[in-house]
Amino acid sequence: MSTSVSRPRTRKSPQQRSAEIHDAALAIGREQGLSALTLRAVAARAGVASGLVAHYAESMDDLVVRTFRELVASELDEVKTEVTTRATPAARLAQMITTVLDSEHNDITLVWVDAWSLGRGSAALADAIEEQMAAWQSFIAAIIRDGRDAGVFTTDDAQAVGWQILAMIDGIAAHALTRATDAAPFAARLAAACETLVGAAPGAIVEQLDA
Amino acid sequence: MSTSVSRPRTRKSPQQRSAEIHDAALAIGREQGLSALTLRAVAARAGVASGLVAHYAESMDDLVVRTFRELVASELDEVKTEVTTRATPAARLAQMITTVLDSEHNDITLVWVDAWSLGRGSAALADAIEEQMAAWQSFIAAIIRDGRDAGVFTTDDAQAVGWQILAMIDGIAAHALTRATDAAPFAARLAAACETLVGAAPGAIVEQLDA
DNA sequence: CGCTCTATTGATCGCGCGATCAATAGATGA
DNA sequence: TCATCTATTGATCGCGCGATCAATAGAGCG
Repeated sequence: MSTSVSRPRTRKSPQQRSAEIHDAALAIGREQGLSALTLRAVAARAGVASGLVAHYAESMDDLVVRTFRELVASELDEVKTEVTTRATPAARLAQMITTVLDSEHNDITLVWVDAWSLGRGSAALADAIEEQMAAWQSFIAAIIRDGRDAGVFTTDDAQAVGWQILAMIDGIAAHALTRATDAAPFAARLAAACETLVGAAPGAIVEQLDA
Repeated sequence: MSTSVSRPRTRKSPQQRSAEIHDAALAIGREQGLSALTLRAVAARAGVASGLVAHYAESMDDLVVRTFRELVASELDEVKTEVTTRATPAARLAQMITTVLDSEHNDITLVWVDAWSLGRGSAALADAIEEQMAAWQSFIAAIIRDGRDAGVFTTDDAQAVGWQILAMIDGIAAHALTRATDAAPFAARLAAACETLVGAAPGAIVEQLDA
């Protein structure tokens, strides 16, 4: 039979091959969610035999966890970069809201939604989820504390308000993903709700939204 | 070999057997989420051969969708019953918040989270999700319209605010499930945020929380 | 009592999954 | 040029999934 010639082998350094497989996993995770991260799918994406993926990954569970961590942590980094361009705590919250509710963030929301579901079957993934959620929470809480120190926010529980705002953001993002709608129209109302939660003057955050 | 005697057959009316299988699916869905709803798991729970489940269900996809619809719709019914005991729109919103953030609602949140993830691979499930989300949204929006008609709420977009409040609730519930924490402490702040969104006087909803 | 009808069983198929491993090919250095 | 080393392949295993179906057992009727 003339079917399926053997794939020509390309020998690369372990570091480079490992990086390629890593990148393939990132691409699949971002485009199709964590539930699409299978041994064979990653192998196909990297243009490599399935055994090679297994060789470079400790286990698929481990690869999923690493991919989740990297996707989510790098998104938080991007948001931080975006946010620190703004001068005041109110403007930083406004910037965070618009950035995170942008339609380009649907893909990362898909990662989160899959993680919430898969995390119930993987202790390692559950740990990574808690860790990354905590990173987001402390980022938000730090902005709130800045605002309180500057006298523009009055809440006395930045920690709890941070968790609450994060939960609201995640809910809105999950809805936008599920209903295939744009989350941006929710930004103004979310900003108003945040003003209430952090104890800012009405309009303090809303007015910073499109600046 | 003396292993595994054949299961004694119990012959029941198609309606009764169908109901038993249906109930087994509901129980598994509620306890372990939609992702645990497999042909064999439902059969084991119902104490029945796997083939019988396949015989009474059009397909597993269909059984998952039906189970999702029933679990979620009956929860909405319960919440409605609970909420209509309260006289004013503000009290009804407060009641909805406390009911839905109760720790007993973690199981239904698990159903939702699995649905969001699985819905991306099943058009039928995606339809059911949209439909049930819309049912929740119109329930909330109706309360908001009542409040506006009564002159206690001032928002001019009950539809959008309904979606927004629902999204916030779902986010908080998903966080509580994922982080294995109690959602109840979020109730007061969520109520305050809702006052802002619907345009109620400060405290109007918060003060109704534990009444 | 015996016959018919049908609810029920469990073996079976094909598939995709993660994981394993003997065989192999290509780069590298002597 | 040739031997060595190791990165890479793809077949293979065991598992659980949804689905299918011939065989069967039990209830109910004449």
